[in-house]
Amino acid sequence: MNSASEHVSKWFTNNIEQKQIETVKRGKKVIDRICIICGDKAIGFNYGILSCASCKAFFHRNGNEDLKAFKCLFNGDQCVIDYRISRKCYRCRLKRCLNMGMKKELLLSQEEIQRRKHVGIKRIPANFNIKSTPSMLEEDKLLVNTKQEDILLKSLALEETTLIEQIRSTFLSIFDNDQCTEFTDRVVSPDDASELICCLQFNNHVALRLIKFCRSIEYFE
Amino acid sequence: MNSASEHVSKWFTNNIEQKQIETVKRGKKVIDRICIICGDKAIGFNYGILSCASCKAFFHRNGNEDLKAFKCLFNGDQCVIDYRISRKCYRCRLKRCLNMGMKKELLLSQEEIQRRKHVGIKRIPANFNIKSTPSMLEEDKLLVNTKQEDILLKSLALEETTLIEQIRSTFLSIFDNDQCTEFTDRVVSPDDASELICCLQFNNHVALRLIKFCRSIEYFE
DNA sequence: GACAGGTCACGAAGGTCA
DNA sequence: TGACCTTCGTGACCTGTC
Repeated sequence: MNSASEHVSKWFTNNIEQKQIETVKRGKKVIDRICIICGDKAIGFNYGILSCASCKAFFHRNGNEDLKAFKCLFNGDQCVIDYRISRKCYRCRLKRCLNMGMKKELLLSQEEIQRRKHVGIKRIPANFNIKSTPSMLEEDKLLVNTKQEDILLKSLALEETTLIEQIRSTFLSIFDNDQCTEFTDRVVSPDDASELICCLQFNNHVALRLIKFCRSIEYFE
Repeated sequence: MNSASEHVSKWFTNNIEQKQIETVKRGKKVIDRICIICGDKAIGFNYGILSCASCKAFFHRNGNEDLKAFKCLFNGDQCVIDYRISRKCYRCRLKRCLNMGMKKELLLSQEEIQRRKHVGIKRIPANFNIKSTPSMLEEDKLLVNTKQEDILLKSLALEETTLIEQIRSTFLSIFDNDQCTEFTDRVVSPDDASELICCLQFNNHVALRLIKFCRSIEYFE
C-alpha cells in the first residue's frame, strides 16, 4: 500500500473507530453509532460487528462468496470503503467486511433457515413409512396408502395443505391422463433389455416433465 | 500523475459526485437534472456522473476505445460538446466524457457480464414446447424429446446443469425402477371404469411420492 | 430488544431497434 | 445514434426467532 492512500485509509479507520468507541461508551443510543466498515450510521451488531443496514445487506448477500473470484475495479485492492466516497468496489468491500471482523459463521445455513421457518409447524415424523409390504394385495396396498395419506394430510398445517394442493394440481396439469395412459397402456417385461432401456427413457421423459413441473411452482427457486 | 495526487484527485472527484447525489436527492425534481457533458436532460448517474441517455449510450459504446486512435474533425480538439450545438466530434465527445469524470472501470468486463447473467437462473422460453404430436411413433417421440433435451441442456449454465442433475438423481432415488415396473407391468384400458379409478389412485400415489421428492430438494421451500 | 433473513422500489448497468 | 427496455445489485424497511 502506498503511503498516501495508507494515510487516508488510516485516518478514516481511526476516526471511525474513535467515534464508535466514544458513542458506544457514552450510551446505548443507536443513533450515534457508526458502521466500522463504511462510516455510515450503524443499526447495531450484524454478523459480529457494529455496522449499517447497507453493509449488513451486502454481507448477507455476498458473505459466502469466494473473494478470489473477483478483481478490484479501481485502485489495486486499496479502495477506501466509505459511504461518503464509494462502496462500489465489490472485492474491496467484501475484503473490508471480512477484515473488520464480519463472520461467515453467523450467516445461517439453508437447513437453519428451513428449521426456523418451520418452527411451530408440526413436522411429519422421520420414521413415517409410506411403503406397503410385498405380500399384500394390490387393492390393500392402495387402501393402506390412502389411509396413510389421510393421516398424513390431517397432521399438516394449513400452509402445507395449500402447498400440497398446489403441487398436486400442477402435477395433474403437466402429467395429464394422456401421459398416464401413454405409459400404462404398454406391457413391459422387466427381463427385456430393450424394454428396460425404454423404461429408462421413460424415466428421462418424466424427469424432463418434472423440470417443467418444478419450474411452474412458485415456491421453487 | 503520481499515486498520491491521483488519490487526492479521485477523492475530490468522488466528493463532488457525492455532493451532486445529495443535491439530486434533496430536490427530487427531475427537471433540474442536467447532463454535465452536453447540458441535455440527465437521466441519472451513469459511469459515475450525472448524465443524459445519449451520453450514457455513447460512453457505453466507446468508453473503452483508445482516444489516441482518433482525430478531431473540426476545431483542433476544442469542439464544444453541447446538445443544442453538436455532439458529433467523436474524439472531443469521448475526451469530454473522460474529463468530466466518466469512469471506464464502471463499464462491466465480459466476465462480469457473464457472471451477472448466470447469477439468476436463466429461464426456458415460455414458448419452448416439449410436446410431441400424437401421430408420431413412440420411438420418434422419444427421439424428439431426447433431441430437445440435448438442445435444452446445452443452453444451460453450470449451476442449472448441477441443479437438474440433483433433481434427476433425487427423482431416480424416489421413483425407482421397482416403482416404474410396478405400474408399467399392469395392463390398463382407459375404457374400464375401475381401471380409471386405479389410474387416479396411481396419480395420488405418485403425488404423494412427489411431496417426498420435493421436500428432499434443497432449493425447494 | 437484538439480530438473523426477506421484500421491494429504485438506480444504473447492458441490450435492442427504428 | 438515442429512446426504450430488461436485468440485477443496493439499501431502507419489514418480519420472525431467540
